[in-house]
Amino acid sequence: MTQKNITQLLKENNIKLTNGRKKIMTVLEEAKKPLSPSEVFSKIRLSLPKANLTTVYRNLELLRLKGLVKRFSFNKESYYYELVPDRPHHHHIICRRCGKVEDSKILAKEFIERVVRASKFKIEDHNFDFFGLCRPCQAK
Amino acid sequence: MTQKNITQLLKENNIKLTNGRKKIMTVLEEAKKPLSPSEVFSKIRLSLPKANLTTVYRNLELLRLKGLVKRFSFNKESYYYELVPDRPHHHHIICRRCGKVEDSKILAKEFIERVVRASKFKIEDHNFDFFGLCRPCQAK
DNA sequence: ATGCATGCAAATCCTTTGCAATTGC
DNA sequence: GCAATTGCAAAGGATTTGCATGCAT
Repeated sequence: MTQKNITQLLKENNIKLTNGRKKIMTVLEEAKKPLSPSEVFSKIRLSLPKANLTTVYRNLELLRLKGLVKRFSFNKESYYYELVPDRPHHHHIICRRCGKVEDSKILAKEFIERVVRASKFKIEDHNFDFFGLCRPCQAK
Repeated sequence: MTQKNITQLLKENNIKLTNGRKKIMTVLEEAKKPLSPSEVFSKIRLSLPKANLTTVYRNLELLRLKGLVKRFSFNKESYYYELVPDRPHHHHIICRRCGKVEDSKILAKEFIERVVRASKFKIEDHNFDFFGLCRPCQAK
């Protein structure tokens, strides 16, 4: 996604354009994996030395409510946020040792349909997380 | 599970028998759904007025390391703990409004196998969570 | 110009830690 | 009796809130 697209995306969603917000979007877009608020903060700081962690928290939640990012809860140390646009639905595989995240695009259509049919709940969303060891950590 | 079984389970795992521990196991067994440390604490307090939250935290982690309970991370407000013995593998459906948890025993064997085959990770575990609205909350 | 966004400090919430007192085996 | 467990208070870490200042439109 280009800078222009990010700007446009924010405008379309009636989000006032600030440097911080554009930078948060850029950082999430470049990461291509879910980031915690403090990870976003660290990355932003590199080019925006006066960036503020509180603002990052506030904007990640704003973007989430606007539907531009999705929030995950792999552990309770932190939430993790991932950009929605341009990213087809996928699942995460998390290394239990180093925290690295891999995407899996494999579809669970049939499984999900069975769960939806069998439940009294009106199911709206799901998170499928896999945990294990990434290649480098297998070797250690 | 009976009290006798709980006692035996703790003994088998070389866990020293204390009132608090037996009570935690009983509470988890009766809940039949994942509970947060503070939920466990509240329930224990009813019959053990001098129960202590720190002890609950410590014992839930102990029981987890011994494999008697499993820990989930639905949100980052808290971890949630569920008794393992007598409970076949299942997934959770969580009401996004009231937090109620339903179990789904539907198997995702084929889906999981495909993910495992396609990933470079050595996958050891997974959490599949579904989110939506339970019947009562659909009506509200 | 006006209201929304930000930065900073303080407050809050959950969880962990240190240590002395207590308890199970 | 001795080591493990507990309770309490304090520390820690992530997140939120209040409020004055700054900025986008």
